[in-house]
Amino acid sequence: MYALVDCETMYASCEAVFRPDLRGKPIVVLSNNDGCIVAMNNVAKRLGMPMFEPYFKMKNELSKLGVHVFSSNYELYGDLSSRIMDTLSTFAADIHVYSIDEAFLDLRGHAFDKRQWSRDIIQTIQRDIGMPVRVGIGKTKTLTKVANVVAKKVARAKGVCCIDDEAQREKILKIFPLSEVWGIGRKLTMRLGAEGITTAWQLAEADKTYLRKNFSVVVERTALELQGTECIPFHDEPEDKKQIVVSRAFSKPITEVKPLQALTVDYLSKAMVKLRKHRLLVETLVVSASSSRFADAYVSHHKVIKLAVPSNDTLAISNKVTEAIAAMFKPNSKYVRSMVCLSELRDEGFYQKDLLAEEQTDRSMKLMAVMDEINKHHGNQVFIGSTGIKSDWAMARRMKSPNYTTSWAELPIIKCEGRVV
DNA sequence: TCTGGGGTCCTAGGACCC
DNA sequence: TCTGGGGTCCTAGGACCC
Repeated sequence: MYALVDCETMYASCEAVFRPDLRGKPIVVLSNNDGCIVAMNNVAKRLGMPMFEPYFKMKNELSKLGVHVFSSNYELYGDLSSRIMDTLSTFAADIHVYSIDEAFLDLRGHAFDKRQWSRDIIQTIQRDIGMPVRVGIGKTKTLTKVANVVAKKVARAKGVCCIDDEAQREKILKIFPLSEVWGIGRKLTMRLGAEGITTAWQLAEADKTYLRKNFSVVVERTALELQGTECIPFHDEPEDKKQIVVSRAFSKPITEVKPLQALTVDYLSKAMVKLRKHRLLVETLVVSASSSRFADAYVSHHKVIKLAVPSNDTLAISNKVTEAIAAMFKPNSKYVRSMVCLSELRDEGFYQKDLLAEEQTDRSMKLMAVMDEINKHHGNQVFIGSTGIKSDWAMARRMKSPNYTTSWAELPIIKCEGRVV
C-alpha cells in the first residue's frame, strides 16, 4: 500500500498562510510575467474563473468579483513545500517527493489504521504549516492518484480516501472518468473513448495485449496499475538529469541584439547554477529566440553549441551564447522569448576525456563555486557584466507577496495588543 | 500593451553496421 | 544488381505531467 498526500490548491493556499484575512476569499495566482492564471483556490473555482486564461483578458472580471490576484512567489511556495515534506517524512519509513505539492509515502509493512493515520497527517500539516492536504491510499501509485481525486471531490470523504479492498476498487473505478486517470490526457481520452472506453474500470478490464498494440505500453501499464498490479516502482526518479532548460518570456518585446544577448546570458547563468548544483558538466547546448506565436511573422531560430570539452564555466560559455545570438539575430523581428537548453550532461567526476582537448581549469571551477556560494547567501550579487542591462525586460511580478519565510526583511510581524512581539 | 515554465517517456524512422 | 535479417544509435515529434 502507498499513500499520496497532496496540497489543496498549493499556490493559492500558500498565499493565504500568512494572510488570515484572505481565508474564504477567492485567490488566483499568475504565471511568470503575470501572463496566465495558473492556480486558484476553491472559492475562485466556484466563481468560474478559467484556468490558463491570459490575465489581461480577465483583469476586469477579477477585480469586479473581488478576486485577490498574486504574481507567483516561488521562493515562498518552495520553502513551505520543503517544510511540508519534512513533516510528512516523519509519518512513513520512506517518502518520494513527486512535485512541489505532492509526495508518495510507502506504507508497506505497516499495520495501523490507515484512515486514522491519514487524519493525523491532515491535522498535523494544517496545524504546523497552515496547509490543507488530502490523502489517497491504494495498492499502486495510479490507484493512490484515483483515491486522492476522490478525497478531493467527495465532500463526505473529508480529505481521505482509501481503496483497500476489491469491492471498493470496483465501485470507485466504475464511476471514475477516464480523463481523470493519471497518464491519460486529452488525446488518449479521445482515442480510447472512440473504442468505447470511458471509465477507469473499462480501461482496467480491457485486454492488455490490445492496449499495448493499439495504444502504447504506457496505456497498458496504466490499466494494470488500475487493476492493482504494480508497474511503477516506488522510487522511479530518473537516475540522472538529462537536460536543464531555462526559457522565459520577456516583459516586453525586444528588437535589438544587446538586450536579447543580456537576457539569454542571464537564463544561461540560471541553468548553469542548476547544472553545478547537480555536479554536472554540459557538453552541448541549444540557444533559441522567437517572436510571439500570437502575432504574424512568427520567427523562431535556434543554434546548437557543441563544446570542445564538458564544462560548468558560465563565463566561457556565455561568450559562445552571445555569439550564437548575434549570428541568429534578425533585425526588425520582435523577440518575446529566448531559451537555453543544456543537454548531453556529464558527471563532474566521470566523463569520457578527450586526450587532445584541454580540460576546464581548476581555477574556473573554483571561481564558479565561489560565485554560487556568494549568490546563495547574498541573493545574486555576483553576475556577468553583460547581463547588467537586462532589468528593463526582466520578468514582471507586479503583485508578488512578500517572501515571508526566506527573507529577513520580509518576515511577518505579529502584533499583540498594539505591540510588536 | 499584455497569452507560463520545466520536465519525462515512448515511438517511429533513418543511418549505419555486420 | 538484387536480396535478407538483425541490431544499435540517434533524432524529431507526440503525449503527458505538475
